[in-house]
Amino acid sequence: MELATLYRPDGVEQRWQRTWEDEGLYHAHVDAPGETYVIAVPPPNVTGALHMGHALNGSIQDTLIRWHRMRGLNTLWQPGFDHAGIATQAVVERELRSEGTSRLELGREAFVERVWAWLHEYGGVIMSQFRRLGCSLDYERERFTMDDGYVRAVMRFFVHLYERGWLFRDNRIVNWCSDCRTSISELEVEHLDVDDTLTYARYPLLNGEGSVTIATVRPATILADVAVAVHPDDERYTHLIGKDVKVPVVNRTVPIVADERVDPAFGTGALKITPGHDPVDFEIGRDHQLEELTVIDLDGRMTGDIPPEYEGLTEAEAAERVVQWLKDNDQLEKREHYRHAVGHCERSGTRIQPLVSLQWWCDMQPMAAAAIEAIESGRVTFHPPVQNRVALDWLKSIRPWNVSRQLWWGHQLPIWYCENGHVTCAESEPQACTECGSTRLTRDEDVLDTWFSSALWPFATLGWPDDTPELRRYYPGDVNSTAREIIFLWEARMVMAGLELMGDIPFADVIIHSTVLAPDGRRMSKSLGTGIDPVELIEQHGADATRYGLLKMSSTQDVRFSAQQIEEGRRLANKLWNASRLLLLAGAERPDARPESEEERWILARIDATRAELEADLDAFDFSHAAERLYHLTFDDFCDWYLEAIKPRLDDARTRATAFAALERLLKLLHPVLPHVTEEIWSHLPERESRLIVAPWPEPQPQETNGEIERAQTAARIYRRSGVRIALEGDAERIFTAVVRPTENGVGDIEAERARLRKEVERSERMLANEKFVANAAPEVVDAERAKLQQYRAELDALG
RNA sequence: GGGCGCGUAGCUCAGCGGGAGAGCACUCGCUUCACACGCGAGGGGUCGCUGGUUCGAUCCCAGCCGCGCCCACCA
Repeated sequence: MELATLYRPDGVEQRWQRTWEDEGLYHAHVDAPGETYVIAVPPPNVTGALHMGHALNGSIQDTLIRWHRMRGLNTLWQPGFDHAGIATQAVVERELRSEGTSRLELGREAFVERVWAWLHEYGGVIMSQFRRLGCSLDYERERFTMDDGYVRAVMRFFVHLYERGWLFRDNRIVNWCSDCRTSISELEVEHLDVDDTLTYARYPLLNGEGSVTIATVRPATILADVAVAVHPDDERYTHLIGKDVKVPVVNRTVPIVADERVDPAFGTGALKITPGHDPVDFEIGRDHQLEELTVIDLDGRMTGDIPPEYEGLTEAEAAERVVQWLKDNDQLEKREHYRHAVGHCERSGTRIQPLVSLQWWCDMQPMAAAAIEAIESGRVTFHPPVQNRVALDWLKSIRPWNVSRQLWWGHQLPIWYCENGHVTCAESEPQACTECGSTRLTRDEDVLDTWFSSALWPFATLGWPDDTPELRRYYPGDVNSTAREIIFLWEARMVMAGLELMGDIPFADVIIHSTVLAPDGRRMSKSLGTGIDPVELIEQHGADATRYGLLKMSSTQDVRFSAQQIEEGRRLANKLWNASRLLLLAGAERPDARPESEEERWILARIDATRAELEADLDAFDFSHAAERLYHLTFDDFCDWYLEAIKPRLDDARTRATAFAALERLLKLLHPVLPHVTEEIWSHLPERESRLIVAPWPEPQPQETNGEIERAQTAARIYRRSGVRIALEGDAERIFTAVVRPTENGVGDIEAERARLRKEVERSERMLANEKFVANAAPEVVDAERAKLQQYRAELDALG
């Protein structure tokens, strides 16, 4: 038998990945019997490549999927892509720019065609990277949020919401990104601290009795001021409420109004009101019926009803000019440094321009109420549990969602306008306006927020809105696993959409996994140069080692990447490989779990105990402890103790038969985490009935009830710690001897062990002599302490 | 500004009310016929600081010091 002493995953892994897929073992059969187990993969951006988050999440999901598949469940892991509106459009636009053209030059239709062409050539590489990680996704079922069926689902959802009366069109303040040239939702805005200058400007009272000073960080917006607001209880200003002031530069006469949203403690306590360019001002403006003037256009240039010398300036240039004007006219009180948080587009990093714009919005409150109920009742549970509250807090303060985007790549709104200003909403192009019958209809130019379609992922991928066998069989699913930043963008919205359209939750459990940070604790990012490519890890150490390492690192909080954990996985795979070599080189034997010797009973019991613990870990989504458990089972129990014990008797066929039975079970337990090396070893075992990937998960074994194994284990622990043997008899003694192989001269330092035990006895006696302890501590704690004391005394006696 | 979380061995992290743990790194010894990606032995920690609750605190509470994240309309 040619088995190299060093396990080399490269080549082996790819071979099994092809085999599993070619043999259809990843495929979920909708007609097959059994309970179902379903996970829909978070659809990666179609233009994206595998990063550490994907790799961790892929490892988590595949571990669960493989485990349940082995348990015999009808298991579906649904793959697919997200069209990622803004990101994808940006990639193609960049390419057009480098060719000296633009999407505007191409026109909408040609541009969209161009995106498709780009995707066919370069898109979707990440799915082959998932394959390389060993992810057993049902690749035949790959879906895309832009394929025909999915588009129908999106249209149906939109029309449904429209008919519910939850969609409306309105001029409101939006977060405008002048780089992406679209509005974005508040979830796509990140607040960054920025060094700014606070400008204090005097607005003269119309009656000539002095002035009011306001403070602003955006002097250019003075040109769009329509009022000055003060707090109604602010005694410095109450006498001025209702009076008029003159706005600098534009010389507009505007009123002083009272509003409780003004903070008297900030600046001068007087706030200039610019409804066209500030969210708070917008609300105040609406309540006071103020005009909404716009002086900055979609490109960030000055526009509108402004002095001609400002036309076309950038905001910064205009600000400079305004400040100069204030200085020249003695209305500049002071300027001071000011650091504060400012919204930026998380995609482009551009400072957000708040501006009033006509957009489609969705009132989320009705759907949020249903989602809140689902989470509060425990029908949907987040892990770790602290995330339940995070999700609930957001849902309970939910605001209307700006769903329209000023892009071309995406799902165009199913909204048509007639020349009379009527709106028709329909899944496909209507013949005529539903209100006036006009046939001169124009479709809304905008597309939907990418996350609008993502919300449908758990059921649109199964064929909704059609009534398909898949939809009936695989909805609702079981688990969804994702990163923290996706909780609001995606998880909450899937729950809302599932309840609204399917009448049921999309999954019962949501795993929020760690963010893997760079080794120095910073975020992994391309621009910082802190990113680590998981594909390189796979090439270097193997997919198994990478999966193991990532799971071992994972936690309920953020973790720093450490290569040590990956190397630990590699060592585990190598150890397992060599342990298997030992048995295979001794002679393959048909596995037979009829233990004759004590060490055989012992290892089978150990494996079964680990099986139970491992199941508990996986049920609790505790992948780190699951990995650790597998490591110790393999290294300590199977290799160091069991194999060393039976090594001298490997020429005996019965010994080997039981060893292969133990190895078989060990491989099964390891397979969900280390699928490749286990399947490779499995293929060398005699008389395989199936691939390991679909082999049945080990059944619980009958419990050893007489405690011999446990007693032997305790003795072994003491022996290994101190080199001291405690007295045993019968089977316990035989198991101990077989497993530990105590050496004749390895008696250890008996005096030291005695001293240690005496100290323990003293400590224990002191505790039990303490009346308050015996009176106040829980009875079982006191009993346990008494048992310990007895144990220590027995051990001490055993030493003579 | 509000909320959440974290500071445990040199490193990455478990443990979270009754004897300080793992892996790596380090030291020493092993070219033992599965594996030197190995085997055996060992050193190393006032569990961030200060108080409090408790018979007992790494674990609970408060404050402080450091670090991180999320939310947020003080211009």
